[in-house]
Amino acid sequence: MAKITPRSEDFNQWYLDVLREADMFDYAPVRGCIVVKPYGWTLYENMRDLLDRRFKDTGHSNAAFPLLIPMSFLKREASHVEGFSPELAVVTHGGGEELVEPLVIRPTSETIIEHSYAQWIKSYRDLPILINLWNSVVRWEMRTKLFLRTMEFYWQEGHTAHATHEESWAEVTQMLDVYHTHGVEDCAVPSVKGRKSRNERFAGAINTLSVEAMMGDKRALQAGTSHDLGQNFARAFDIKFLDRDNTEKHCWTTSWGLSWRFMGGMIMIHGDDQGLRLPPRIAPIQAVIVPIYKSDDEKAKVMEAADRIRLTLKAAGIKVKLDDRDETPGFKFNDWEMRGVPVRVEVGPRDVANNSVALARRDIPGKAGKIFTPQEGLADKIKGLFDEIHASLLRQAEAFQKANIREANTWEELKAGVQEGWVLAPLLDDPAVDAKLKEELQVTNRNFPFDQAPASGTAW
RNA sequence: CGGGGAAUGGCGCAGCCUGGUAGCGCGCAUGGUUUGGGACCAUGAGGUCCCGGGUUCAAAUCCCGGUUCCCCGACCA
Repeated sequence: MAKITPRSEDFNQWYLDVLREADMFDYAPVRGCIVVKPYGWTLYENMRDLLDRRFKDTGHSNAAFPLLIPMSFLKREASHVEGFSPELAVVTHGGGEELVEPLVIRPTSETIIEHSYAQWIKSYRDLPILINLWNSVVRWEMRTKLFLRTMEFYWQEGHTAHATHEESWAEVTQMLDVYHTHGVEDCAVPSVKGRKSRNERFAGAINTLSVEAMMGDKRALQAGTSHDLGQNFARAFDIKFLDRDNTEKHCWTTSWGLSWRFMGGMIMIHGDDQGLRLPPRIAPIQAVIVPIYKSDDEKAKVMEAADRIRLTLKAAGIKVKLDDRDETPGFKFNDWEMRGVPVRVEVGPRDVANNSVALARRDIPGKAGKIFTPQEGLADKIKGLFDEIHASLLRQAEAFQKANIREANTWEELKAGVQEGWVLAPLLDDPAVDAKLKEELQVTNRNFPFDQAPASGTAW
């Protein structure tokens, strides 16, 4: 009867099974592209909305830019086009005729948005510009994986322009903090903030920061990147402003992004052998009510109480669902656990008689997670549980991450450590070191954590 | 893009080697009995066997080409 492969047996298969059983997606007829079904999209929307609020809180506004970008735009920034050209989808025909200039489907929007910035910005009074885009982009990936690497993926990309490097750098670090906080407070996902090696920098950036999260198979997942573009794009697109001192200067720009990959990572971090375990603040359904009855008479009474409870919880702002399907309670318990609903509310004849309910926490399996409680004050009780479940998921993820990070000070220690999980090591920021890591150990330098002392020797 | 595996009803699979009426479990529909941890009985519906070509009296099965998925590598958010 097991529909989900145990994580320990085959983590990749487990991930596929969970997404399928939770009814999150469907395959599309085009390679590397997926259909996201309502349960999956609602989860994405919830994560998006919370992140969007954080963008608004830090002064950003949303806007929309074209899907199609003139090929020549990509070419203006040399390393940018070099980095992206292998994965571009190019439109060569339109209206039945070959285009004079091919259009690329955006792999990211730096070029087209900075083209506009050049026209909008004349004076230091026009700065800063703080814009975010929620859209999808296409990158011609050779090897795809559900949500973690799809050819078309949904994400947000922030693009800002500033008068000074101090300001733009402050933006870059601020947005990295936003990603980190979003992970911790909204998604119960801890991550390590740091700087990418020069080898791993975004094409065209002078510096790239990232937050890295550890998934259940101990692999790393980039949970947000923030790029300091310096004046590279400003020069390429001629974004100049007249400063207070009446001299013309190039802007300092930034970009930062987070894709639905993070949703896949969140699933891999929290899920267990029963299926999804969703943090309450992002769960499409936060609480599900399962009615329990035998006779029609019981059913009438139970359903009346269950619906009353549903309305109470809904009025309190809880995303609640009453499962009135004609299935056995046991079936429903397993079904909703598979789909990761944080709290289950059981209402049976005994509860009707006692004005009580039984609550079950998704993060604590079996009877240990059951709580018998009065119907009075239920909404507050459940909201309190949400906070506890969030904290518990975060604690578990933090403990897992901590338990799987080794420290290494020699190549031998590093070599042994990477077999176990992550390794904190004093690496030099040298492309030769990155290459050596890949060739000899088949690992990558995820980032240089901010709280790590810089490497001094040349042992690497 | 290189190497390996796979595609048969909504899901998971058998059948293919050795060509001959397309099967199983779950799910779905209807009726009945059930219901505090994945219920049971009965009846029934549902399939271009991934697509296109070829061989053959006859192709899910053999041959050629293509598409998609999964795994391993190179690349990437």
